[in-house]
Amino acid sequence: MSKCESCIVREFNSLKALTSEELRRVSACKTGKTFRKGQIIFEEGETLNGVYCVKDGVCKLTKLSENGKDQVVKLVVKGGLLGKRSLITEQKTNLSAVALNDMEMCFIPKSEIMNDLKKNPEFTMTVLKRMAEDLKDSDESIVNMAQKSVRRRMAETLMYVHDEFGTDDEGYLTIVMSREDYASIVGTATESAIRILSQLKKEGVISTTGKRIKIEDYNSLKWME
Amino acid sequence: MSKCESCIVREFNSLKALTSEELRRVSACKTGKTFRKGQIIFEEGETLNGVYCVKDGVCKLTKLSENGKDQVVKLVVKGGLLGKRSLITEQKTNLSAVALNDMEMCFIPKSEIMNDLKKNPEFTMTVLKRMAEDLKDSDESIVNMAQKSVRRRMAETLMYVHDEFGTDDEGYLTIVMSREDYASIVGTATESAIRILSQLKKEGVISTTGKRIKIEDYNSLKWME
DNA sequence: TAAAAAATATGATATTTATCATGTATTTTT
DNA sequence: AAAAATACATGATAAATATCATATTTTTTA
Repeated sequence: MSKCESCIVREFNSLKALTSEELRRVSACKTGKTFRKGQIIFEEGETLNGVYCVKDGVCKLTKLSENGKDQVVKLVVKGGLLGKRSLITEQKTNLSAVALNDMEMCFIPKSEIMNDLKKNPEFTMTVLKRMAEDLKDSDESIVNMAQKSVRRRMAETLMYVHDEFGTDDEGYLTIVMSREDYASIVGTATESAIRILSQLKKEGVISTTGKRIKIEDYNSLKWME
Repeated sequence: MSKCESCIVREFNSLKALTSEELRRVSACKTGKTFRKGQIIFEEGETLNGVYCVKDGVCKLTKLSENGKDQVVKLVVKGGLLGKRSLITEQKTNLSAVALNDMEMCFIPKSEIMNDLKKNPEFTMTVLKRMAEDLKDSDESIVNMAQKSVRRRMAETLMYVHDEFGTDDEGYLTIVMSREDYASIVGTATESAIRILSQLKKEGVISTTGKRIKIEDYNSLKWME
């Protein structure tokens, strides 16, 4: 397994604020884990005893609603850190994490990272900044959910997936998700999500091949009401 | 103006992690500010050069949606700290703050508090923990907005206001808000909010005197679908 | 590769919520 | 206290979205 010191992934997250000495220690105690598409990384209510650093692949963070439906709260790709919040509050995790495709991750035990958190103010500050950003994003999501139409939310989701995670060489969105996943990001019934994507296809805004989606007219999405 | 060292309000927020030496310094540079009901404390997009500590009164944190409507993201009472996020990220604030009744606050300049944030790890950790809690609350809000009916959200809002901010000696909710405010917490049209509250009144779940609301049957709210 | 399972598609309909209109009550101002 | 402004209330209707039913397509499994 590669060493943290020479791993570029850490540049994308808070671990970049660790000293090379600290990195060596983290590297020594981390364990590599792989997850297959659809596999559960952890579930709401579990006690996490460390954080996951995503080296490759994508996962969704979901929360179960009282109506029995999952709501996707966030998508996490390479560089993302999972389990920060429960590490800090020392509470059980409030979200579930499920792999959307095959994933490679590193697991860093709580004890090690907590030590760094207590002794390296720069690291703490970086984590704090990231958390503040997450909070801003969440606040934005609340407004979107409360004030925008399902169609508009779907448009924004497509743009988000496009901007954040990019496209393959054929122009299809890199992240491939089921319509059910889209529904649970947008916060709507699966049928409604399917219907809207079908409409967008008819309108020529997107095209699809199986589950794969290609954005044909980004501007239409942008101005969609 | 009273001194921070002898102010009990700080026990409710992250400032409790400051040393008495730090508290003295904060106390020396803070300024008292009062706001009248309806007054704007700060607006989305403003640059804040410090944080507000709420000594008395209540305010709402709102975000303007593209459709022109405000969405209430959070209510803040005695002990709350406003402006943490933009202090940490050094960005303009993403929310507006408006007083719901007359308020008394202390304003602590950025320079002072940033100093503490950098030098007192316990303080940083406390801020981090609070931010993690806020994030958890926000994630919960996203799910609520996405998956629950307007009626259910109204019920939860009433219970939240009851549990978090209490009732007066007659049993009315301490925080008095307009129906428009309720609508913008629940994320619905003002008429819909009014309609639902009227229904709840007819059903005997709540009673009202002017804008004041009294919860008559908490259990009905709890089990409301 | 055939069969089974899962995911997607779409019509019909019901339900929820928003919007518009208009009237009444309450609060604020003069 | 009267006038004006604001907030609340409610009916009628339109629009958005969910639900149920049932094909069809795609993917997975045997």
